[in-house]
This record gives sequence, C-alpha cells and structure tokens, in this order.
Amino acid sequence: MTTSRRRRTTIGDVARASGASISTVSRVLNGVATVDPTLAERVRRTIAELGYRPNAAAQGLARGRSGTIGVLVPDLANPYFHDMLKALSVLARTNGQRVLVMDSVEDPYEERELAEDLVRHSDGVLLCSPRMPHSDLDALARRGHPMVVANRVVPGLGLHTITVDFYGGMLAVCAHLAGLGHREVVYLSGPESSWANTERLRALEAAEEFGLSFSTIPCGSTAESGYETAPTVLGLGASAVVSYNDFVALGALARFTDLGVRVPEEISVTGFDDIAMARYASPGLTTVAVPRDLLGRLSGEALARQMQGSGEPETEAVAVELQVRGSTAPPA
Amino acid sequence: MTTSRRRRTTIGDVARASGASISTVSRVLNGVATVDPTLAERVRRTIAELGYRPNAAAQGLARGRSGTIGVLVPDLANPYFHDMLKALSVLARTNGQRVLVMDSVEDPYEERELAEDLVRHSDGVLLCSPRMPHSDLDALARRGHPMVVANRVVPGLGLHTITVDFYGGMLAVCAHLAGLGHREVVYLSGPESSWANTERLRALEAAEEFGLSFSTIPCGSTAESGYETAPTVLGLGASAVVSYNDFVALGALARFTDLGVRVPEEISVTGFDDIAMARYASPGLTTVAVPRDLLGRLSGEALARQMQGSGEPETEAVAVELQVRGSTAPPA
DNA sequence: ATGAAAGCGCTAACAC
DNA sequence: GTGTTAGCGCTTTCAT
Repeated sequence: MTTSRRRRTTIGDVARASGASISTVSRVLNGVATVDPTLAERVRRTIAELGYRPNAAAQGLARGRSGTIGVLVPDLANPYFHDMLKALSVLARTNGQRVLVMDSVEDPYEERELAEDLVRHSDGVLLCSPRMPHSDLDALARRGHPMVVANRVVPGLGLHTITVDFYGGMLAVCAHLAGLGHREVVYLSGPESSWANTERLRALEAAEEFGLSFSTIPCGSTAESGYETAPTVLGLGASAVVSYNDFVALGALARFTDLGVRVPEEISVTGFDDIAMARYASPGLTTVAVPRDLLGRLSGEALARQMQGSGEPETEAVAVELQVRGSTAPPA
Repeated sequence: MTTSRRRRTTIGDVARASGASISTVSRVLNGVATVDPTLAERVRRTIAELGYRPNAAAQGLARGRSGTIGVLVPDLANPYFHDMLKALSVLARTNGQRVLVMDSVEDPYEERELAEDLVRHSDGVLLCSPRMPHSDLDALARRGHPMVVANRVVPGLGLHTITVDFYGGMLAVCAHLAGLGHREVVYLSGPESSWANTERLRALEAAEEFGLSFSTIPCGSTAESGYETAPTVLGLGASAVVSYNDFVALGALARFTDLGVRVPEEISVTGFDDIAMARYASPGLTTVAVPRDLLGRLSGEALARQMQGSGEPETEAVAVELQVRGSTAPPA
C-alpha cells in the first residue's frame, strides 16, 4: 500500500480520473442539476475513491465568500455566550455556514485586532458585548462588512443592534430588594468597558428614587473575583449585595458560606443572566433571566439579512425577567 | 464624502496608488526587508489611507496554508475545554495563527462532519475528547493532515496523542472513599462514546478489589442530567455517589440539597475535572484535578511540530491529582 | 531593490 | 449536457 503524501488531490485529478471535465466535476460538487446522471454518478464515485475534498481557500476566493460567519465574545467561559452561540450555530448550519468563534478574553485592545481578523475571514460578523471604544467600533463599521452588535447600544453607529433591557432588569432587582425592606446595598461592578455594566449602574442610580442607597465596588465578571471581593462587602453595613452577573454572585455566595455568613438571613445576594448554575446554587440565586437563545437567533437572522444585502440597520431590544430564588430575603 | 461600496480594495489598488509594483506591496505586507525604506513607507501610508486588508482566501490559496488551527470539542459549555483552549490560543497567537473552534454538542455523527470541515479550513487540527467511532477517526487520520488527539487513546491510530490518567484519578477517588469506610457506591455514568467514561468504569471495576462495590446509572455530562438523575440514586442504599464529571456532581449536589438530603452526612459526592465551580459549591466538591492548561499547551506544541513536519506521533500522558473537599465524609 | 508573470484550486461565464 | 477559459487576490520565482 502506497501512502502517497504531499500534494492534495485537486478537482483536476478528479476530472482526469473520472473522464469528465473540471467544470462537470464542479457542477456535481455544487449540485447543479444539468449533469447526466450516469456521468454524475461516475464523478461522485471517483471523488469518494480519491477522498477528494475541495480546497476551502480556492472556493472562497472564486466564490467571493467564505461560508463562515464570525463571532467575537469577551469570554468564552461564560455560558451567556454559549447559549447565544448555540442558537446562532443552528441557524448558520441551516444556511450551510460554519461559525468561527474568537475570544477576546475581556481585552479591548485585542478585541479590535480579532474583529479585524474576523472580518477578513468571514462573510459576516457578530460582535457580542464588544468592549472596544466607540472609535474602534466606528472604524470597523465603516468597512461596510455585514456586522451586527449584540448586548451594547452605540448611538450613531450604522450597525444593526440587538440589545437587552439590562436597565429594566436591574431596576426590577432593586424594586425587589426595596420591597423586601433593604435600604443599603453594595454593587459588585463588572468590567469597566462593559455597556451592560454601565446600564446596571444607571438603574442603580435611578433606584435611589425608591429609597435604595448603594455603594459600588469594582469587581469583575468571574466567580474568582466575586469570591475575592466578597469580604470587602461585609464591612460596609449593607444588607444586600447586587452582582454584575451570576458568576460574581456565585463566587460571593461561596465566600460568604466559607466565612459563615448566612445567605439570605444575614445578607441577600443577587446575580444577573440566570445561567444554569444559578439554579443549582444553594441557596438558589435570585437573578435576572436573559433570553440568550432569542438573542442568538435574532442576531443570526439580522446577520443573514445584512449578508444578503436586505434589511436596514435597526435596534431590536429583548426583554428580561426577574427570577426570584432563595438568595434574597428581608434584611435581618 | 463618497462612501464607495462594493469591490474591496486589493493589492493592485495599493500598488497603483503608491506607485509601486504589486510585488513590492506584497513584500512590505510580509515584512521582507529588501525594500527601500522610503518606498516601503509610502506603501504603508497608502495601505493605511485606503484601509486595505489582504484577502484571507487569496493569501491562503497562494501560500498553501490558512494560518488557522482548528479545534473540535464535544461541548463548548464545559470549562474543561476552555482552559485547554486558552492555553492553546496563547501558543497559536505566538505563531501568528488563529484558532477556529467547533462544537460537536456531543454528537458523534456531527463530529465527523465537523472534523472533516475543520481539516479543509486549517493547517492542523486538535480533536478534544473525540466521541466518533474508531473507523471514522482512522479515516480522518489517513488524510495525512496534521492532527492531534487529546483525552482519548486509540490503539493503532497513527496520531499524536495527549492523554490523561483518568483511570488513576478514578482509582484515587475510590481509594479515598474506601478509606473513609464506604462500601456501596453508585456511579453516574457519562456519555457512552466517551473514552474518559470507559476509563473511569475500568477503574471502578478495579476498585472492587479493595472492597468497593458499585452500580452504574446512565446519566450524562451536564448539571441538568445530574440534577435529574440524583433522586434515582437514593433508593439504591449507596453511601456515596461518584460522578462522571463536576457538572454532574454539582447538579446532583443541588438536587440532594433540594430534597433535604445532607451532603456529606447522609451521602458523599465526588466529581471529576476540578472546574472552578467545584471549589465554590457548598460543600466544596471532592474531585480530581486535571491540568487542563498543560493539556492545551502540550497539544499545541505537538500540533506545531506536526505542522512543521517534524515530530513523530507519540502518546504523552499527564497526571491528575485527587482534590479532597467537603463533599465526602465517612458513611453515616 | 524592483517588476513581470506564473501559478495556487476553484467557480462561472461563455461557447459548443 | 459538457468543455474551455478567464478570472478571484495574493505569493513567489525569475529576470533585470
């Protein structure tokens, strides 16, 4: 058995071996119906025998598109983005596209680079919760490449946007807390460049109107940071801690438990997003459910429209829902 | 301001506008030193002015490589793979490569398709915990494309392999449990086609030697499945439940808590992998720490070697370590 | 140091 | 219904 290496077999090899022309092979490959069934069958068999696979780069160059849609996320470790990705992937698969994912690991600089790269490699790009500065986003938008932004509103940007009512969600959390009788709360703040975080802060401020006063501690977006930051909260005399997201809340919850601080008896804790783990924590985490599958689907559909040239850039907003569980109760 | 659409600017446009030849622009682009500094500067300026970006497909076709390494994982939602990915990405970035990730969502059939696709689009492929049948893996290997397998050992396959001592890890769990005095344990089994699961089962059987008897319940790999399956365990009179991975354990833990079954007083629970959440659970989860960053790094290095043609296929194994936390204790 | 030109493997007119 | 051929945008000899 000769295990011939090097040069991959090309469409020309298939043509020669099957006695058909290159174009006929191409037709068979692309399912063009105008090929004689017998010939088509012969070609197909040859393809199988030779184990031929069309070269992706060549196809991409000739067709003028890659068949790929690119997604940029700030943190692949966050289930929030998986659920979006999953929904998006289903749509993509349906359209014969594959999804190229890149993770900027919460680095705004890296993000711009990656996005630029993503544009070069795909027919359309979805920017999930982009952290990059407005100016970078603007430059990217100007490339005229099909592009959709999710989880962030950027005024004046000519890009289709899928946004989430983070403000309303956080307001609901505050109302819930205020209703329980809480007055002093501390907010474990998320990434600085996160629009979602800004919106939450805005809601927190608005919530002062119904008697809530809050202080902010810079934290982050991971369970680790929640765990690390939790002790700091204790000295502040707050009866509740509101977290940027579920990860942070779960981390804080764990630390409180370690420290013997009982939740929710001694302190209430809230999250945001309603990831699966929020339900499995003990106590269950009060949080805000974000319809991530819907987000993914809407993003995919918008992107599809942009790619086929139809559809004007708009801003779609999805609603959220407060999810009350065991981690919140009236203050002691 | 004329916002001209359509045709993206090409290397030809840059050449014309800068008064240099196409080859010179190409040289500047690729950092070939033999270009007059003045000319090079002029070209660079033109590139910036025109906002030119080389076409990825064309570069790929001309160079014969894509600059991409592909990674296939069975479940993007599992932190196990993130940590591998993160380590791999660092290496890739260093070599000027980007990482293309695909998620087979635990579907062995889909997996083969995706892998095939990945091969077409990348210079090298990493198969993480592949679930596909031996024959498919074999067919894939025969393509002669640089490829590395992680988390699974397939005898006779000519592929470089990075494996984990799952067997030893599970044996350590059993020894720990036996040492505490447990005799009857139930195993929440993972995906059928998972080699890691097979290895764990093998260890469980071996553990009968030191007095442990176990029964198996098909479960899965997610917190959801652990949560759903947990009640079934209760009727079996076991004093400990050993889980396929941390997700399952965490789900089971949550369900026990919901049911008022105290862990570890009434039943001990163990996980596998030592994901971040294992530490933040309450009680903390006894589990087996797998060095995922090392796995990612070794995989990347092996892949790099394969891609540059050096390095024979070998099998490297990485060790694991039992991590004892609060979820295990002597039986009641 | 620079330019001309031959591919890279495929698609899509365009002829027959 | 099938084959011929001109690109797609870039890299890379090969001259000069």
